[in-house]
Amino acid sequence: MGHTWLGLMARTPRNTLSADLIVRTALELMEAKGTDAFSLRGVAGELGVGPMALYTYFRNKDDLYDAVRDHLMGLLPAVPSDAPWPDQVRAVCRSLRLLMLQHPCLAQLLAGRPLSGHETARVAEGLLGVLRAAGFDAETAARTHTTLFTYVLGSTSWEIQMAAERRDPEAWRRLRTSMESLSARDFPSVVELAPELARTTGGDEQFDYGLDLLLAGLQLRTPS
Amino acid sequence: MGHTWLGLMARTPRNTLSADLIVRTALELMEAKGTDAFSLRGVAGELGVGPMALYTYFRNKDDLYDAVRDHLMGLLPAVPSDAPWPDQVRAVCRSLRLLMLQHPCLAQLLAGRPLSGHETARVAEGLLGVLRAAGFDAETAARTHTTLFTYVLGSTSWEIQMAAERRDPEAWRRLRTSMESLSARDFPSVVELAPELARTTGGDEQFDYGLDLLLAGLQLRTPS
DNA sequence: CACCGTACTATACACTGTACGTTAGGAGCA
DNA sequence: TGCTCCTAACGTACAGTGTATAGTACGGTG
Repeated sequence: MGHTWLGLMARTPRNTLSADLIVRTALELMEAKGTDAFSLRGVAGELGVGPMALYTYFRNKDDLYDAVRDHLMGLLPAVPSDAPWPDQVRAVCRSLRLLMLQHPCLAQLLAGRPLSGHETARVAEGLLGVLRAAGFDAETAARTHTTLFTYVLGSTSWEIQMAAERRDPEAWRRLRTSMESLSARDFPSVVELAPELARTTGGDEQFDYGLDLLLAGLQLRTPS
Repeated sequence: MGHTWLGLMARTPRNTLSADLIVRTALELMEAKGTDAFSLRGVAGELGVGPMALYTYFRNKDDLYDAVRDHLMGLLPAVPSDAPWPDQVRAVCRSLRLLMLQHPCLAQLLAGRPLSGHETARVAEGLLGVLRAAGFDAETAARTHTTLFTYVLGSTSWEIQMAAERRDPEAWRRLRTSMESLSARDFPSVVELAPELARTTGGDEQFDYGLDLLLAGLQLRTPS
């Protein structure tokens, strides 16, 4: 039987199954077939195992989601240490965005669940450390962290969502026609700016534009 | 049979069923039981009708989601016309946030689908009009609109999600213990700022903090 | 009245997550 | 070695889901 080790029960796998293997297989399936098409039965089948075998390692589907999310967060690089703090903040935000773009399922994994897990905490630690080192007080650092995080999350999720929509020709066609059916009298600005709106939905420039707005506002509050 | 009227086919309802009634019933169910527990069979049952009856008015579940979203967007007030443009922008963002808080399902309805529908266009028109009137060029207005929208969406969605988590005692307890199990040596800032982080997750002050950062950055780019 | 389009029904299918009870095989001890 | 416990994994089953397909009955129009 498994011995307790540092207070944690190390289960004795009898077969090739393990929590880490399940997480990696789940991640593969999410990236191959999309987060929506992901199912416990799918990953169990991929592992050649009954659906209920997964419940030995995860208490339910959400628990597996959390594990996959934390696994992905572990791929984030460390904060560059030799740079002015605005550049450090920019680097953290950009690398989170990049990770979300490389693993689109991360957007949905981050959206619906609270943050937990060691890797996730490590990321928060990096950003909070930069802000504290820059001299911001506790409350401002926490507020800024939340603001930056929700901006990156919202902005990049939106970008991923729109990119997916653009790939579906049927949905994209319906979106175009519904856009073009708007009367130029009732919606002058929307109709006039339609090309710009389409062009500014996503992309590095759009992301940096918003990030620069936030950082510019933040630098006005730079402590001493 | 129904006659075509202004190019739109007006179907002849035989019973009390109608697209608007379905949307209102769906909205009621979403707010009562949560967006996740919502189902087509649920709203059909509420209306005393078979599940397939809804497919006469909506092509699928997502189509119904879009209709509910646009219905909610129609509740947004018009932009105040007699105010400096930063106050107008603030008002638009705040009223969208308020609507999302009053109707938590709106967060999920906005997150997963592209924007379409007349009421949604009306909201975009309001914000874009303010930005154009303030003198911003087309590209900057579009970029700013996208930035503000994604900030409001991400920030308020996060707030709603965390508030829901806090109401579930089981999930909340697990979150607390996972937070407290973090070593103060590995995560000094997270542990030190834990109370601030908990306090700054949501609330008007947190929202306004980020919004003010954005607006401060934007005012640095005010045209002439 | 006859007819036809259509609002709605009934049935069915392929799925989902997961609760419950069972089986089989490794580990520890007599 | 043989006994016992623990537990990883299995099998079955259930209550749901969205929706494809075929059928039914009713209202407006000829």
